[in-house]
Amino acid sequence: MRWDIIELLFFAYRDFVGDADQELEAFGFGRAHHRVMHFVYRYPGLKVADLLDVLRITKQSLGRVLKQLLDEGYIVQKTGNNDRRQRLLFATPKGEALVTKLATMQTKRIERALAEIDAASAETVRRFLRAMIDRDDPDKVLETIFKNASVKE
Amino acid sequence: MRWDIIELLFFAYRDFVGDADQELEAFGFGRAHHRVMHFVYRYPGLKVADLLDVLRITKQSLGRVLKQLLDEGYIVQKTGNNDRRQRLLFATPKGEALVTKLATMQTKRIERALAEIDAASAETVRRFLRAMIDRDDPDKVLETIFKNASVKE
DNA sequence: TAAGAAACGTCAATATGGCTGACATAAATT
DNA sequence: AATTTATGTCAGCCATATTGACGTTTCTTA
Repeated sequence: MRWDIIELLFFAYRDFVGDADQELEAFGFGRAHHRVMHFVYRYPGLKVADLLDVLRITKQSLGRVLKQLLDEGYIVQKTGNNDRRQRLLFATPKGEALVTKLATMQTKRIERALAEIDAASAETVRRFLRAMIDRDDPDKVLETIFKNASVKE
Repeated sequence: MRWDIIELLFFAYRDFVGDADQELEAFGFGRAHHRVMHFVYRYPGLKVADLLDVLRITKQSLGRVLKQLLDEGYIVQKTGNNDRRQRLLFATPKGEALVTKLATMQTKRIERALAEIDAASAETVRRFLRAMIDRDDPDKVLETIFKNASVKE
């Protein structure tokens, strides 16, 4: 049993997501809003259906959070060019500011951790994390991540 | 920005905890039950207060979940020897079986991922994950983990 | 062109797992 | 004897998730 890694993952992820919590509270948002904002900012023009695949939640759950972010001007929708049924999602400058603020905190933690291992080891960590992810039935975001990764390697 | 690691952590953790979900459902339990069972099994004689520190939830939230696990015979309480106010927690054979079943699935994923990097790199991953964890104000479980880690290194 | 499927939105009801505040008890400490 | 600590519990609230049903618009297909 890899009790060591099981528990290290638990604590590492707990503190990693904990970084954002305080800041989110100031905006009146929760972790659900963060996840949505993050992927919309990072993958502009994401469809609602893509977001559902990534977050693995139901349309109804996403609906509430997404509506808030739209109403408060963190995200905008644009009708798809090819398919006018689609609502493509984009972060506004306001939304972008929130995402980068949160990512800056998380990046600091990551850089601090990477500083404790040598430069070559950073790629080892990336390879390990990639190998932890299910590759069968990848969503659109994961496809992009795996594609880019193989280019760099 | 370390967008790469931020997202890899998200997906890796999503799939990592996802392993247990199906199995838990068969027992009528959720992730909260898993977390409690895991730490009680791994650190026998854990106090309720220690568990609250580790899980970072309130007494009331823990109470509900713990009561179920006690009622259904997955955990037993024993009065502390030195301090009779304490209720020390222990996993029963039934609880032990559940924890090891779930840990076996997660260990398979971890071993599969570690197989993609060389043996020396496993220690790199462990060092990275440890460095991602807050070290100020560590709880009893984290103290144990960090202490054991420094012995091995 | 008519029928069906797909993408999205929304209503209602429900469950889980968090939270705060208040209060109670037993046991240890001062 | 008074206070503090460890734990339990009641009541109520909130965020985020669920299922099932239904509606609209738009694209695809027979």
